[in-house]
Amino acid sequence: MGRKPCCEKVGLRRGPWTSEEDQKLVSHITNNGLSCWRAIPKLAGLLRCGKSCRLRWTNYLRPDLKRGIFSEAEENLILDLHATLGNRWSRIAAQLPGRTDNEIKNYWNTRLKKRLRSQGLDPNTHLPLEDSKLDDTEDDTDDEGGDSSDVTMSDASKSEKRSKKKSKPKETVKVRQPKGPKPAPQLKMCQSDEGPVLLKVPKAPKSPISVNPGPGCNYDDDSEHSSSSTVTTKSHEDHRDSSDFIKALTSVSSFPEAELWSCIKPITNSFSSTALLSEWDSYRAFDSSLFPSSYPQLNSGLPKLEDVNSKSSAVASPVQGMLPAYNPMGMEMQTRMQFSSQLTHEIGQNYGGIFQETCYPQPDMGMSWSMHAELSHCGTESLFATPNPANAPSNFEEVPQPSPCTTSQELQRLAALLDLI
DNA sequence: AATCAATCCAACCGCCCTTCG
DNA sequence: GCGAAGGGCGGTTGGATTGAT
Repeated sequence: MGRKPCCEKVGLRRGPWTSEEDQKLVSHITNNGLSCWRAIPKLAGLLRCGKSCRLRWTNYLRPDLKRGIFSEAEENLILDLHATLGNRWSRIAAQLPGRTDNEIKNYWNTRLKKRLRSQGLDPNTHLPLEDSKLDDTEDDTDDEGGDSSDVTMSDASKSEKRSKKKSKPKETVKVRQPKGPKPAPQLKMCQSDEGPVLLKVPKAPKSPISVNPGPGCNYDDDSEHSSSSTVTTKSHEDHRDSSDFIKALTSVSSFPEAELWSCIKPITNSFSSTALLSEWDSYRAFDSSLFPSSYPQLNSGLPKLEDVNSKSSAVASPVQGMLPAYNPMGMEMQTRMQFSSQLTHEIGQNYGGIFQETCYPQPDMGMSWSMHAELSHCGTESLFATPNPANAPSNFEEVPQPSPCTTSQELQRLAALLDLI
């Protein structure tokens, strides 16, 4: 109310950011860290207001952003959280590592609201819609709450837009199949000789999220998967040791073996070699089935996905209310979590801000899937491009920890706690 | 091929809360 | 205690993209 704008707007750029602007901002923040947002544009040589810089950074340039299509598990988590938290997007986002409140909000408005309506549920209350409302599945009803929304939408363009929509007879409108979000360029911070640079992360051959990899899923009739994992291996009761784990990892990445050793060795020492090898086999089984093109040279020696699935299904989840976790070969769940967490944390810290722990409970898929998906999605080759510990961005200390909430009751409990604070 | 409508999502707006002098 | 500044947050906009006709 009568407050001065956050900055002098005269002469400042607005609208979409250019890649040069992105570079300047990223490079400044990488070198100097986050300080006063108002000062940043000047220091970074940008003709933007501080607020615009902050938004650009938090919603788009931050190295820990996940981007890409929301998984079904994420969708469900958003729905659960929204049921208890309402439109508190930032709180919801806090439970979804790598996602921003803006992203979730957009996703909610464009997809999830409709999904709820199509299920006959009120997006606000998550309760069944009354019959009268049920008939009206049009999007225009998103003014639910009724009369209030128009108060803020005073401008003519909006109502014009709306009347345009309404003027079209319902029957003639063909609903476009929702597609995945626009594949925004995935930018990650890397170090070059000249300093930090923004690199486009190569797209994964296929989004892992479009496939349900959970233990409950059935791959048997899925030719897409079976085609790539036709090679059977004997199981791994054999004489391999943890060095095989390292070799296997090295074989599909540009990660130098020596570097890998120094990074991972301390962790591997704490785990049995059988556990490590099982872990690695399970990665390969899933990854090769989803991204066969990434594994042309590895078709011999891959474990069978069916084997992995059959064994994983027997493992009970350690979290009440969750489905059995994907936990191939019976590695004890806590051990597995500990291993994954340590491994990704270690790599992230030593090798730049690309590899990150995004492991969190996923009711449909078990604990560790998302971490694996992240690995695949970034493209293994790009993960270890700059193995220079000295260049690791300082902000990579913020490795997200597994979220503590999974079930509806837990979510409600969390919401209640948040409200108390 | 051109046009129109639907959809997506980055960016913006403005209010609110917190911090600090 | 007060006011200003900074930052966070939820709601909204509008250009770009996509699909249908």
